[in-house]
Amino acid sequence: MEDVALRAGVSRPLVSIVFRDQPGASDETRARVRAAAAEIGYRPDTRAQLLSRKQTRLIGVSFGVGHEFHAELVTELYAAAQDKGYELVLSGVTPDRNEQRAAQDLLAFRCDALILLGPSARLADLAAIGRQTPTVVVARAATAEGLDVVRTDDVTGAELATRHLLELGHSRILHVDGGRAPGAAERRRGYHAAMRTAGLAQLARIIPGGLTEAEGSRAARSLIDGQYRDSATAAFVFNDQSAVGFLATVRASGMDVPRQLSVVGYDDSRLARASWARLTTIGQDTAAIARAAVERAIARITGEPTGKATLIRSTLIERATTAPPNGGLPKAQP
Amino acid sequence: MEDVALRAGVSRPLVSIVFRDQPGASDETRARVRAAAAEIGYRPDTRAQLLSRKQTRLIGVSFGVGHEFHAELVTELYAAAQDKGYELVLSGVTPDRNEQRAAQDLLAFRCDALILLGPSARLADLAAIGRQTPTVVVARAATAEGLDVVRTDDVTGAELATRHLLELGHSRILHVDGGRAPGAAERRRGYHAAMRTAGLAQLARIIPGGLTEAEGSRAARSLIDGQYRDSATAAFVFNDQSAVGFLATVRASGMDVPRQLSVVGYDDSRLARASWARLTTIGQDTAAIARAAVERAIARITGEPTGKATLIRSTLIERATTAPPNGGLPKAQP
DNA sequence: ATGAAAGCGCTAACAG
DNA sequence: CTGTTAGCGCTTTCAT
Repeated sequence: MEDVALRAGVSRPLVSIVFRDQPGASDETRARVRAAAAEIGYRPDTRAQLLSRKQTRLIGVSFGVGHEFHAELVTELYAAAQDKGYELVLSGVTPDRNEQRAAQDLLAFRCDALILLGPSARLADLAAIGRQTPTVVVARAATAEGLDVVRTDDVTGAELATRHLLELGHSRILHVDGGRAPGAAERRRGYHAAMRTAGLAQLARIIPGGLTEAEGSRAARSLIDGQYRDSATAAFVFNDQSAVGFLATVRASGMDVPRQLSVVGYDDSRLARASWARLTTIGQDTAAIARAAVERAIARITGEPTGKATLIRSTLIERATTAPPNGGLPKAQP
Repeated sequence: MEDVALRAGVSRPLVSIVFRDQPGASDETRARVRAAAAEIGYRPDTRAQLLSRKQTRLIGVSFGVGHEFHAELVTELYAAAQDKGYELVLSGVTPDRNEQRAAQDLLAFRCDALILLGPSARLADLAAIGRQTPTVVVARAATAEGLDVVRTDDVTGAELATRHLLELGHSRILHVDGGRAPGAAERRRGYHAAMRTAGLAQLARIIPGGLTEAEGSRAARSLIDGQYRDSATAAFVFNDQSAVGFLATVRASGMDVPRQLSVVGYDDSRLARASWARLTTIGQDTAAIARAAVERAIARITGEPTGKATLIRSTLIERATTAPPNGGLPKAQP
């Protein structure tokens, strides 16, 4: 840095100012400094910057390595953080490296705030982290002092899915549920709410499901063999994975999707997007989640009150597994 | 740190020694120091450690966010680095954050070495990075001074796949290739080599393919409609994605896999593992790749010569899409 | 805009 | 094992 200053004929602090894009230097000077730095290949030392700044302007992010949804969030978090002038430090969770470890590493970097993606640690452990530094928990409900939460609203997501089917003209709509999985209760609630609003409460039927393909497939079997076989014209399935199993079994039985049966999944996972599935599904707005998480984190850094929960609305993604009942036209038959 | 020293009744450097697990303190002292630290909630400040150490003991890793194979490598890299006493710093590549940026961030942290996963930057740019710090390129061929390379051996991988089919008793084995994709030429070579070794060079047939499901599907169509329909009993497909498209189309045409046609993919991706595919495939030994990458990186840090390339052998992963021809027993029919 | 000076929290090299 | 003395490369404050 000294060398750059010398070469550019300025003082050392000035170089610092230029590299931080702070006011206090003329454009002409900035250019000279940058040029001098480029000549000798100078790059600011992050370690020293972090140490000397009182705020690191770092947001630590812990995520599950290989977790697809987390990967999408990380992508959006990078963008959101950059917009706000923050850097991200990533800390991965793997079988050999638990969440506790991941979070400790982040704390040791003295990040200004932490964003924990879908942590599965005990609430008490999360709260302990929240006591040390501003932290926002994403994609998990976690009510505790010191913790902010950003997650999607499963109730309205399920309503959205159900309403989509209603609007297509369906009335005999099943829900293959997620059993005791996180979010399953909320989705059941949303489904019921939508049916009730449509005045179809008495047609609501829930088939026990789960989160796996096998469970979706089993639900399909029970539908095919059971009493609803000919009455149901649409199904809203707990998640994409289960929906794919459901779909495969329904189709194998000779039913045509979507002509005879419409299917909606949940998550907009890669499975849903795949060309062989093209599943209509409910997508979590990862960009909105990421933005909200970064905003909450920064709000906390700036001293705003804690304990807020942000619910992000989901969106319907219409693909090829939903259509009006019997291939008719939507709303063309009142 | 001062406070910890006071509380434990020792000097400040001693605290440093204890926390770095260095020789020079009695077990009794260590315990006292740790206890004192725990009491006041002291955690070493990574920023300061990095700045004051002459070697950061940091390995920077750039990876594609959302890239499944990279995620597996990262998992193994964490383990490998820990074994060697190094920490990892992750830097993700996203649509908004290119490789150059990712690498620069790592350099700014003054990592002792860089590991770049499947970089797609121009060779010149990679070489420029290699000139600044020890760097090893993973999963890409890149010959340049200053760059080490760790990647799998596509030739022997393809041989492995082909030989597996040969050993099952197949002789009319097709290869659906990857066109101009990276590694495609090597895999063709391996396929031909295995056929030649088996004395079946004149039965070798290559069908133009690609890397996508659509291309695999198209290749299947041309097989079904074409002259090989009844003669081929097995196919080795360029990658899993293409193989899944191939598989779907072959099955849709009424052929039974694996009874009438065996199929081998390549990559052992999630697709191959999925319960509905259970694809026999060639797996890259991610753990071995990660270990080799870390070892090369450390070797370079310690001043070993540069420019080495490490080829990792792939392994066959047998699942449900391969069987002896016509459902017969392997080798039972000489 | 400049230059001097203090300090971030630690490691490292040394004499006790 | 202890204590002292230097830095690491930057930011920050202050007076000029």
